[in-house]
This record gives sequence, C-alpha cells and structure tokens, in this order.
Amino acid sequence: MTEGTVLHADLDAFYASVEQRDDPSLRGRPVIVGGGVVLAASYEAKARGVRTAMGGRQALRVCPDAVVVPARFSAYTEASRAVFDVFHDTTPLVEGISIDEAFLEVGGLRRIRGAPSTIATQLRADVRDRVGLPISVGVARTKYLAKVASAVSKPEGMLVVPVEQELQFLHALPVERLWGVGKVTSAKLRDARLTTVGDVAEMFESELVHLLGPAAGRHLHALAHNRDPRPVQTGKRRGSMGAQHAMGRGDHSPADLDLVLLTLVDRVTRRMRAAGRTGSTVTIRLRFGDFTRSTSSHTLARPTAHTVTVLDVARRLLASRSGVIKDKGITLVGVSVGSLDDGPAQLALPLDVTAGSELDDAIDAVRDKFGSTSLRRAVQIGRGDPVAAPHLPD
DNA sequence: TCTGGGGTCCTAGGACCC
DNA sequence: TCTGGGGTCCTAGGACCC
Repeated sequence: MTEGTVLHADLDAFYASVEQRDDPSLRGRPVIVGGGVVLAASYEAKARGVRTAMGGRQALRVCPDAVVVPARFSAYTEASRAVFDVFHDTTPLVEGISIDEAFLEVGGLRRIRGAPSTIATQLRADVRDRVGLPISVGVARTKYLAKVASAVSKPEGMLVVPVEQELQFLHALPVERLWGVGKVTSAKLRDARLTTVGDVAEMFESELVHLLGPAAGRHLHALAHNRDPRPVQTGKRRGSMGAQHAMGRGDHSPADLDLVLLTLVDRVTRRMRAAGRTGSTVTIRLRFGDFTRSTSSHTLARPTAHTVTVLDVARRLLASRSGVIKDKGITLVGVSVGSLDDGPAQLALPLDVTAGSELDDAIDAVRDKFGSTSLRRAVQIGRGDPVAAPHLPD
C-alpha cells in the first residue's frame, strides 16, 4: 500500500472542546456554545441532534438538558495558536484554512519523521498532550481527499486513504461530501438522480457544466475523479476584511444605525492598519426584517485604511438603501473592505503585542504578512525585536 | 427552523476601451 | 451612418465554507 503525503488536521467541535477542556464540569455533557444560534456543539449535543448554525431555541427543544455557554473568542484564538505551533513543529509546509483546520505536507519528512501515517498519529498525540484538545487527521494523496478522510474519521479519529483505494473510497460517498456542494447544488444533483460521488464521476464534464455552470461543473468533475493538483500552499493572504452585527427585529433609529456602522468601520479599519494593509472596495451588507439580503459596494480611486474615508462611503451606501430599511426594518449590518493590496513591504506590527487586546491585531498582522507558516516565528520577532509600524493617517 | 460572524469564489450585465 | 469582437473593471447577487 502506498500512502499519500497530505495531512488534513481538523479540531473536533472546536469551540465546545475548548469549553470542556477549561471547565471539567462540562466534560461528558451536551454543551452548546453561543445563544441566538449554535456556534458549536459538543459531540454529546450532536448525538442528540444539535447542529451548528441551528437556532438556539430549536437546539434546546431537541436537547433540553444542554449546557449553553457564551462564546469566548479570545480563548479560541489562543488555542488555535497553540495548535498551529504544533503543526509548525511537525512540518514547515502548513496551509491554514480556518481557525481550526489546516493542510500539512509531510512528503519530505520520511527519513527524519517516518511515514505520513506515523506522523499523523504523532500529531494527534502532540495536540492532545500539549493543547489538551481532540483532533482528527486524514491522510491522502490530494488535499481534497485528505479533507474528506478527516471528516469521515470523526470524532477524534484518523483515516489513511491508500493510493490504490482512492476511487473506491471516494465513489461510495454521498455527493454532499464533495467540497463545494451545499444545499442548492445538492438538490440539483439529486434532481438529476446523482446521489453518490460515483454517479457524478460517470457523467461527462460537459453534462455537469450544463447542469451547474462552467466553474462548478468542471470543479466537481475533477473532484469526483480525485483530480486535485493544488499543492499545500503557505503564505496565503486574505483578500478582504469585514465586520458585521446582527440586531433584533425591533425598531432601530437612524442614529442607532449610524452608531453601529461607525463601530464596524472603526473595527475593520483598525484591524487593517494593524495588519499594515489598505483596500479600495467598500461593501456594506444588509439583512432586512424579512431576512432577505442585499449588498452594495463602491470602489475608491485609491486604496485606504482611513476610518473617516471608509465611513463616508459606508454612510452613502447605507443611505441609498434607506427606503428599503424603512419599509422592512433591518436585522444585520456588515461592512467589509476588499481588493486588499499587499501593503508596505516592511513589517507593520504594533510595538507592544503583549498587551491583551492588541494580541489579536498582532496575530492578524503576522498572518497577513507571512501567512500562517511563519506565524510563530514572526510573533517572536515582534515580541523581541519590535519594528515600527509605518504611519497611516487616521 | 427563525436565524452569528467571519470569509472565498463565481456569474452576469453594463460601462468603457481598442 | 452604422457597425464586430474581444478584453477589463465595476456592481449586485448568490452559493458555499467554517
């Protein structure tokens, strides 16, 4: 049997696991993180039918004895950093995908660390010992298949897909396992009597393109045949930064709304400046009283991270929707700045990254400067050898 | 069922340019 | 006076992911 060399590591019920780690009284009990909607559910809660993104009331109906705890984002950020430290101690080739998952390329490590499955076993033990959290790992030849494998192995498992058995494993899975198949695409595929990945693999690419559009059709055709040439990529930088705020259905005066907008713009531009980045496309996202949505955007002639400049644009965009807001009411406001440029070449870390609230900014800054691979190294540089941030007007 | 807070990528039409 | 084909950018919306 031949092993692939891509690992996909994925923390199990991440937020809920951190809560259970930090409060022993929660262990073994159904735990829900978040109130209005479920941000995360422990496996005990999932076993009773609680799902991520479920409404809070519904969750308590299906699992009345669940313990509901508020989210502690700083604790999750800290735990994530510790886990990524373990990843980087395993291999230099780490591609972070989100706060709780990453791809690791371990192909070059056979002589010093052994076979991929050996490394994966050690990685799980290291995360458990050093951070105290359960993690699942999938091992395969491609990123996509490694991700599928870790998902199938949960909870707290490990699954190696040998190269010889790739298609056999893949084709038996339901179409919903394909990356990029959500509710809408799943319905289209099932309408066309395609229920397994194997069914999709039997289609011509042109048929899938006709059914789903060019990009999605080609993408799914490739995945169904396990064609996924993307290498594990370090140093990715985000393309936009945003903040949003959900509100109750009640009345919100224009002054209230403006205050929310100001707060959001301040949060976003502050993070941009901390990361040393500027952007030129300002987008506001609205959700109305009937839960329909709209976005509107405006592109500036020059990129900026200036609070007042972004606020001015955001205000005008919001004003252009005031009629609908008046009619339907509003339940969410979001602001994001996109088309982020590469920013100044020098490292733009705040001087004092040890001061509590600044830590997140510093991590943002480092992620954006170096990608997650060099996260730890750069934070150390930032701590020991501060570099002045370039002056950005505010 | 009654809905958080982040993000990514794709599509389609119109403006504008050559 | 009326007209082709191709490219890029902007905007709005939508699907999807964690």
